[in-house]
Amino acid sequence: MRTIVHMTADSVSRPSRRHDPDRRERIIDSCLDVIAEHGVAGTSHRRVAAAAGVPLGSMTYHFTGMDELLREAFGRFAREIASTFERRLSAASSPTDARKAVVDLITEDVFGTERDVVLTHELYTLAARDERYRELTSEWMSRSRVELERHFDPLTARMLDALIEGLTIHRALDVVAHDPQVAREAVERIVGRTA
Amino acid sequence: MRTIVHMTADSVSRPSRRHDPDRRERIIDSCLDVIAEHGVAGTSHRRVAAAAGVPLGSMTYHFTGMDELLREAFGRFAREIASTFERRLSAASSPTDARKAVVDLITEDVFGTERDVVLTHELYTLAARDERYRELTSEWMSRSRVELERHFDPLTARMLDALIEGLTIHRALDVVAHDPQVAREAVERIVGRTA
Amino acid sequence: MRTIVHMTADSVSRPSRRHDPDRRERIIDSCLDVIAEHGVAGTSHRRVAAAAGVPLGSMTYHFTGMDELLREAFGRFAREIASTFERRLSAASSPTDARKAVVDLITEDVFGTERDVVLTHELYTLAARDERYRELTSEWMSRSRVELERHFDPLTARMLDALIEGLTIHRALDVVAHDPQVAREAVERIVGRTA
Amino acid sequence: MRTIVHMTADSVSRPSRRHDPDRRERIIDSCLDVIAEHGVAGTSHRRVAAAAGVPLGSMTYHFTGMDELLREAFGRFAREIASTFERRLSAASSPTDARKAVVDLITEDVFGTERDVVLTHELYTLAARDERYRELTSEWMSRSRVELERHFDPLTARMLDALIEGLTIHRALDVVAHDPQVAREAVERIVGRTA
DNA sequence: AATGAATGAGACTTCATTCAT
DNA sequence: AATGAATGAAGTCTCATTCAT
Repeated sequence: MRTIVHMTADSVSRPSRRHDPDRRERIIDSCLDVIAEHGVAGTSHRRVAAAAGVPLGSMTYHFTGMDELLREAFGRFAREIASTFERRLSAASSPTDARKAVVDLITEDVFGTERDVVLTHELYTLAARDERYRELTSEWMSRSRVELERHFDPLTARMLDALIEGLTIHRALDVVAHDPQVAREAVERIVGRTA
Repeated sequence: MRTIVHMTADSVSRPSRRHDPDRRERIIDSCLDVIAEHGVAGTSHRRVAAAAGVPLGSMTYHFTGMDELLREAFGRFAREIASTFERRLSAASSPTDARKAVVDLITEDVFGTERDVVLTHELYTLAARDERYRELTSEWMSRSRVELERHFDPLTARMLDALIEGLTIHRALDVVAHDPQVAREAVERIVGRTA
Repeated sequence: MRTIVHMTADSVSRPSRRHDPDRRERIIDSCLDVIAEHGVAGTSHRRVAAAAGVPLGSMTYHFTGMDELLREAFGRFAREIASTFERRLSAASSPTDARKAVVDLITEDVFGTERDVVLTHELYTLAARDERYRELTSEWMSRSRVELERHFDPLTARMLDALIEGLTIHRALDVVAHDPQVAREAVERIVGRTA
Repeated sequence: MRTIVHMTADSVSRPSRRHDPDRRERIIDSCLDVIAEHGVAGTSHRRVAAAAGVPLGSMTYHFTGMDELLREAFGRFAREIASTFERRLSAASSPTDARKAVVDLITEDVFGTERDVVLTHELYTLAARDERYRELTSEWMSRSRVELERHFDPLTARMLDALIEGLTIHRALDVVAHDPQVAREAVERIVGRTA
């Protein structure tokens, strides 16, 4: 039943995939792609396997079940987003830079792509129901706050963190455009005009 | 949750449902229950039918398909939550009352129950991907802002709205407890100490 | 994908099976056939569906799961065998007839066919592990004893019942032939030569 | 049940199994455990490997396939039970002792444990369908009879053997308790009151 | 000699939807 | 108007076995 493609003798004549060391990683990446496109609700072993180019049986060989796969995928996602956040903020070297970085995060790249928006909400939805996913969101938020605290006092950091969350979500879930001026002014008020 | 309608004596024994005008409404309510418990991913005609106590065939009779049902259910949900929000804010008669109302919304009852948290995120997730659901969230946010603008200027209203969103989400998705003092102080800063 | 066999206009042109009232019964019968051929271990929805000529989805529509199907199938089997037993014994009108009937049961038709031997052991195996199946075997044994007690005193009835069991099993599970004389003599000794 | 073999100091940390001469035996033992718990139907290479604490690949290395493993396992089981039988009977030194031994076998320890009951029926079920397993049961029965013939004439031995079989099975598969008096009286009648 | 990785087949089950009544 | 029966598609998962190392 296996399709053998005949080519010159010792070339890659079989589509066999024996020994494929990064397969597990590839599946996780593909899983995020599938979630972004079809939602957790529409994510199935079949679809992920097809996206990753691996046989269906590979899914449950590498992962206990759908749940383990989802958790690993969202774990990776959360860590990646948090890293972007850190990168952006750690580049700031003055209080003024830091403020600007926060505004930019809100108006530009917290959610670099629509993909990130979608994945974030998928994760939040899981976290709202399941404590195990809440560990991921919790750690993510914690990393954001730590980074903010390098530039602001803890109380202010918390407020900024919430503000970033609220403004980006509203930007994403509203059908009307949002004025970047709102973000700038809000940060000013939270941080204090002269801080 | 299952309501048995008792009728004239000799019909009691049959669970027949001739003339059941609220059936459609009951299905929608049950649909929200099912979503809250199993997520959109786990919501099926079968489960909703069972929860509503109606035959499976009733589902596709009253609704074109799953999607119509979901949209009606989330429409109802969004309107209900927005009404709670309005009720809480419209009770405020002074600027001081209004601030306090905002703080209370954050620390107490924006998400009265875990059910509301879950349903909200389920809706956000759909909205992040699908414009039709974005109409629901957009209208919801619009109503919130209109209400806030009865007490605050438009710019401040927008900021407060985002702040409410961000703080409630972080409260819900964090594993550590959140200090209500953060909300109070943040509102102070956004609104201005003497406003 | 549905194969449409074109015939004269209004004849049975579709292999459709809408409205098939005895389907459930047919599945149960086919299930016993499959068990007889492949064992409980080799009995799957697929195989039973194929044997009954119904689509796979029909299996879990008519039965909660494999277990319900197995239990119904073995229930029917046990009742049928018990009826054969009763028929044979109730035909006896004298003590001598009754003895002969018991001997005949052992040497001829307790297990009319190899199919019955196989099915009996499959059932015993389930019963040995699962109380729910033990209810079936228990009732079966009870019916046998009741019938024997129409001809013999209760103690003797019990002994004969066990004797029938032991001799038929050994006949079935031995590779050498069994002499009918053993059964005759054993019944004599249990019942008493002159009873 | 999992035996960890500790070796020289620096190998303790690795669960490696270089030179593990009893592995094959251990697998067979574990196989019986798995059958007792999950039935032949639920016995898989995976489960047996897990129970024996050996890698999955070990299964098909040591055994041609499931069937070879099953046959070896049941062979061992049948021989063990037959040995118990022999031990019990060979201890009898007088006709009276022998009778008592038979009664004891029925009422006490033919099936010392529920495990034995289950395994016996699993084997009988295979034997009913497959001649190769019938060789095992046949030899087992033969050994029993040989042992009985050391105390009783061949015809009586056969009857006793069947009686033991029937009474123990009925005891195991009935939901009501069985009176030991039945066994005693039955043995009396088969052997003869004064023999 | 021994095994971790891999996979295609097939297990059970749930599902949205269709259809005859 | 309403629904019980039915079904093909697809879901997750387990499995025996193969193969490269």
